[in-house]
Amino acid sequence: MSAAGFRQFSEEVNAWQPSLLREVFQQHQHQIRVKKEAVAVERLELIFRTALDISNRQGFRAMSVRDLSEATGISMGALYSYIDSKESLLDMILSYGACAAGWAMRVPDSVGSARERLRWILRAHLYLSEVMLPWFFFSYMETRHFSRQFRRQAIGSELWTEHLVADCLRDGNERGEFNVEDPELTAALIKPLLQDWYLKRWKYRQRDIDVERYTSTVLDFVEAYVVRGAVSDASQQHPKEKP
Amino acid sequence: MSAAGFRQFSEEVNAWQPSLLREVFQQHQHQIRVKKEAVAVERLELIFRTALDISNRQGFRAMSVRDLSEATGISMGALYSYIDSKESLLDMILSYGACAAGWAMRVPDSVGSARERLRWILRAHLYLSEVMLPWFFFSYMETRHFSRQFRRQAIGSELWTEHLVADCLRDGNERGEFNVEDPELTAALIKPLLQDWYLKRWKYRQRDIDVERYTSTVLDFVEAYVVRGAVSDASQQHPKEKP
DNA sequence: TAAAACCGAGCGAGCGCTCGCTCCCGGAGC
DNA sequence: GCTCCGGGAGCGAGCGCTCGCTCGGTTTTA
Repeated sequence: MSAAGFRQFSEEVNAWQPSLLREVFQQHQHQIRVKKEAVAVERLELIFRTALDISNRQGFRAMSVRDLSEATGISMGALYSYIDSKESLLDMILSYGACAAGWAMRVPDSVGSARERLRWILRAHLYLSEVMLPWFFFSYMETRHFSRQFRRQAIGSELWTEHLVADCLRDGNERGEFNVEDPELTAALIKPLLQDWYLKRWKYRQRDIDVERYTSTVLDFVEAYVVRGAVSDASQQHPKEKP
Repeated sequence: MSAAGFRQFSEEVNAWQPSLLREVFQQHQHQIRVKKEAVAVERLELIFRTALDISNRQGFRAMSVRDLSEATGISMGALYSYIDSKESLLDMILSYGACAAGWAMRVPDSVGSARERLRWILRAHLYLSEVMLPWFFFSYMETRHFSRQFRRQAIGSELWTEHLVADCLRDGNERGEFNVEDPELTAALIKPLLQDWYLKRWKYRQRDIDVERYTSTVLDFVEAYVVRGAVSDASQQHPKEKP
């Protein structure tokens, strides 16, 4: 997955959507009574999209299954042949997003300098959250209501991204590209900058700021701090100071 | 309100708590059937604290009034002589926090340089959110479920803090202390750094990072970006380069 | 024409809220 | 000093309603 321009990124993700849905269908086949994959995949997409839409306005618990039935145009009975409980709907929605995230965030090890890798990670995260905004918002806002196991999972993936960034910062320190006193804490501070993009979307839309503008501002903001006083803060010209 | 040390800040706020509760009681007297102020204030404090605790785990809508009754030890009937509906409880909780915030965030105009004023604002915000963590968390997470009027209010106060910061950045630009290309967008990026402190508290507690450590790291992070390439980036030694 | 998909009235549980009642306490009457 | 009593505070079973979910019957598909 490249992260060059947002348009290209977006198209690549959308091209993968159908196969993601098929994977979710197969993973949860034991709790779906509908047999035909083609029918199920189409309906699941509608159900997930609608459920995310309602949940993000009212909250998942406040969304009644009747609401979902009316909004999708699928009767109560039919709905319950795609899910076997409201909780399993949550489960499916979460694994749908997790599949997508896991697929899109595979960092290519071809990326050279720490600075470039940091850029790659932050850009991929922001672009992905732009494409799958409803899912990211949902996942952030509903985590605290999950059962223990789902909550563990969500916390795990939160920390996983942070470790990715922290490792990158430590690597940059060693190469002399960065000068970060506490990589863990710095990574923890970078995370909310990524998350604000999907949490306060109304604010940025209101100000006509698009994802590429936001991304480049965040990169400037972060880099101003991490390269401050580094051995070499022009790492792009001298990618390796140490062997 | 000074913002020197957290301990002192915390004590000042706590000393004000009782009079804040009395103000809330008087403001909402028409929907509280209990007459005696002393009784009401004591009970309201218990009710608010418990309601915030349950809501922050389950969500306000998912908190049943029976849950609240059991957790406080106040019977259903008695509870409904302190509130006249679940919605009015929300109303009271919100004005309780708004009173406290409005009181604590009055910026003293004695503060000199833009850099010092920026520090004051960020520090006051972080310290206040530390003292009133449950309220800030609640207010952030529940905003989207509010009725139109409450939501407007919440969005307004979100933007108010941002304007405070943006004004400060513009002022710093004029004085040559800062070099910020887009003060509005930068202020928008600073906000989530303040909010992460009360939104992801578990993360920082787990890593033994206290509010003063967090505050100073955020200040470093922000200042590295805003003073980058300023006319005078050592404004503390030379507070005024321009007349 | 059998299988697959769809339908929606109906179930018990739990919701926000009410109301008829009891408990408790301070001061008036003797 | 004791009795009595009015009203503020507290109580919890029960109301009308909506929730998640089911099931027997109907329509569509291949």
